[in-house]
Amino acid sequence: MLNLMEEDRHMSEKQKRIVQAAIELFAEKGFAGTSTSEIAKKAGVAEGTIFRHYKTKKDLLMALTMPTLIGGVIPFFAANFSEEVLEQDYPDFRTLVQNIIENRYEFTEKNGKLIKIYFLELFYHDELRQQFSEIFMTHVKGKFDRVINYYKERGELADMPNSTIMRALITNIVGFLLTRFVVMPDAAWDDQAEIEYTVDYILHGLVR
Amino acid sequence: MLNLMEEDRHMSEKQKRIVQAAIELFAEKGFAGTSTSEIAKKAGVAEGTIFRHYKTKKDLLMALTMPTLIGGVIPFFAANFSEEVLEQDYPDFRTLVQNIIENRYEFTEKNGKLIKIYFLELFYHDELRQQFSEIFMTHVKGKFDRVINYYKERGELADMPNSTIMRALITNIVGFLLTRFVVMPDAAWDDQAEIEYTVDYILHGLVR
Amino acid sequence: MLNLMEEDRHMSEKQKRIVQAAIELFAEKGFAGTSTSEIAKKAGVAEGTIFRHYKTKKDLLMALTMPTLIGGVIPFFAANFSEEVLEQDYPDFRTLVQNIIENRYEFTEKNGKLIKIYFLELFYHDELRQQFSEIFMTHVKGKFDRVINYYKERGELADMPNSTIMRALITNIVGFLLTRFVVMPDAAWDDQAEIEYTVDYILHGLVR
Amino acid sequence: MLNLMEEDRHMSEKQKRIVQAAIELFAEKGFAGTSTSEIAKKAGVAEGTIFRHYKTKKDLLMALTMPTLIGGVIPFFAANFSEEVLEQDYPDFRTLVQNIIENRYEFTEKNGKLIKIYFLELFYHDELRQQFSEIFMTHVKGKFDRVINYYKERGELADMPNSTIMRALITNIVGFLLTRFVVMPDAAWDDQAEIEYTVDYILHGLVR
DNA sequence: CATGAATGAGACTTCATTCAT
DNA sequence: GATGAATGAAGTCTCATTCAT
Repeated sequence: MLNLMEEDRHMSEKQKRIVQAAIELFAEKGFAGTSTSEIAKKAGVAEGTIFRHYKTKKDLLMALTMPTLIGGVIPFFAANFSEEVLEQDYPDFRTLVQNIIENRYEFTEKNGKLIKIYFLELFYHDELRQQFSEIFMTHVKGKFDRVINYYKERGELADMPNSTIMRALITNIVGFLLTRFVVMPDAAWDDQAEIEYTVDYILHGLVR
Repeated sequence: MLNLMEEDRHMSEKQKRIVQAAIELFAEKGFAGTSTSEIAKKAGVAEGTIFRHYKTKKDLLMALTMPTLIGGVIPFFAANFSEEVLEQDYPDFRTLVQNIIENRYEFTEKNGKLIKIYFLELFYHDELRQQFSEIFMTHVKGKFDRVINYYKERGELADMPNSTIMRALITNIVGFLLTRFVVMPDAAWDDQAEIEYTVDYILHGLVR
Repeated sequence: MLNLMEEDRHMSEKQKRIVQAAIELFAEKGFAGTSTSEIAKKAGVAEGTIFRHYKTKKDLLMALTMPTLIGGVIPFFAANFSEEVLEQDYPDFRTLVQNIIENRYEFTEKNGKLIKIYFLELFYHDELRQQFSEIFMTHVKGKFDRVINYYKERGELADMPNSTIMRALITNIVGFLLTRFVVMPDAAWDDQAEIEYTVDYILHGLVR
Repeated sequence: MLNLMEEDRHMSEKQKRIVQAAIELFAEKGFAGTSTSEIAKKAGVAEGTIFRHYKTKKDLLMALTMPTLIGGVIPFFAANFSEEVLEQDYPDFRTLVQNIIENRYEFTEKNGKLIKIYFLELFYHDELRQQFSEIFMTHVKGKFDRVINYYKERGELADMPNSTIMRALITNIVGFLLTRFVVMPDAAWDDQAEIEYTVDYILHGLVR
């Protein structure tokens, strides 16, 4: 689940270097702001080599970001949100939220640059957005709903629309991870405490 | 405060059209993904005309985004966070949060595209980030701290580090506005209710 | 004779500033390497103003260089090479050469930049070259020949073709002045001595 | 020594055509007056191809002119001005001068355009001038001085400052070659005779 | 007379992509 | 598979010149 690049094994040494260089440059300067020649230079390969592996520059972007989506968004929900798992592993909502955050924390730590790339390109490419939307709707939304309903029925959740709750959850988790790994990656973070606080105010808000 | 372009008056008709075209295109395709010839065509001017007003394409970006920062971030805090205003206008923390959201809601509604541009380019340009950081530190951070301390002393806020509270507030407000105006601007929103819910869970969390 | 700009009097203040700026910039960066906007800025006038006085950039060049040719090359020969003047004022060839050098020295000192411009543009513009050639052939060559023949008949000159003698004279005079005012204008020159030496070796060569 | 382009061998066919086209156009219209698209068209390559070989237009200029300096100025002096060579090969000053002229004559004949380009751009680019100055001072000046002193001690040379003698020599040689190959390349020259005359008046002046 | 905004052609340069080696 | 020279379209920007004010 954590390794986005299952094809790593099928990749030649050079191809791996291309992918790595592309990730670093796209994350730093954006897709449109990065030239294939830069990628080639950083990867230490000839310009032509890139196009031997990826027909176009955009193909390269897709080859990077698709697994980020597929491997980052779906698996977690797929694996964890069956009713049995909920009852067994997540006795209450807090445990669930905590688990999501910690799990996504690791994922983001490992794939920060890819996530940054994916997140930002989402704003520019309709196709990415549609793709994302589709995956979200078919693979995530339903499960999410079921989970929220599950805890609602148990009386744990406030009486808000599911969509609002979902947005709140996603906003706060993404917001935390983005701040942690993209906006201020170099600050001195006490991660364990910060996660604790974050879970806290997601559950109980800022007011006492 | 809401009008980012105070210089509008000093702008020629063509210059205004250039600015408008640039805002639309940068918002849609990103700075790096937009060409000056596209801007010129959309604005209905000769390409050279752009460079008569802005020495470089980047200058144009800066001319757009600077006021977004200056006019969008500072004024609110400057105007609203003096001690007298707090006591007089914000009897409790909820009123304050509600006011911030509503106020920034209007601002975002009016300047959505500019904010999108600014927000996204922040990830790519060190200079923008530094600029932002500086403004934030000198004009916002201190006031924010004072406000948080003010309500902490009154026993309204949870016992978390100021920085965490600040991050939570900003994350949720930005997250809400981004979702509302950038990510899903076309969805059917019941804005009044959604604001209410957002304030609610910022204050009291998702759990009951 | 020395004042190339007889029209100075008919020139408006701004026009004079344009001319002066053009001279300085053309001399420094060449005609093709100088833009009209640079000239306008240096002259402190609007770009359009230049074209009010000179239909094209090239017209401006011509307006500068023509008088340099007309006022620099012809007058000297015209005024000094009549037979009577020769007998009366130039008892021997040395006096003549010395006088030419000293006279052109002053002229070059006053009009160094214009001469540099003219000299260099000669290499690029056929028209200038033709013009020069024509003037030289009609106004100078004949007189020069007469002078050389005059001193040849008096047995003062070596038995070389007139063209060779002419070339030698021009080469050395131009070479001296170019070195003095264009190539090394900032060196510490003992001008009087250097002129003396130059005349010396033009007449008697380097060998003893 | 005569072949400025030792790298010719390392050059692709297209690169050679670029260089050749550039030389011809720069010589005809000057560096600033020549566009890269002209060069490309004349060379029969795509414009982009030029920039694959030379990062900037100026780089192209430098790539042409540097070897002209290095290969044109230094080698002659380096090879010919050791004391032994002087005694052995140049029994008197005339032989030396004659040899220099003839040698540089061949060089100029072969590289006339490059020399024209280099000579003229010297007037516009500080860097070229500095470069030239440095090379001249470190590689040429000293040797020249030694040679002049050598013949002075043998009583062959007039009692003038070395710098004056040097200037006289250079002026006359350059003046001759420039007239011959740049100013009037199409005139009917009796080269052998003209060289003879030139050596003559350099040594003995124009007067008898 | 003077201005300076506006122009569009064309400058230099970069780009993604192709293809012969 | 890998290379890198070559391409031409497209990019950013500058230019000489015009013209309404």
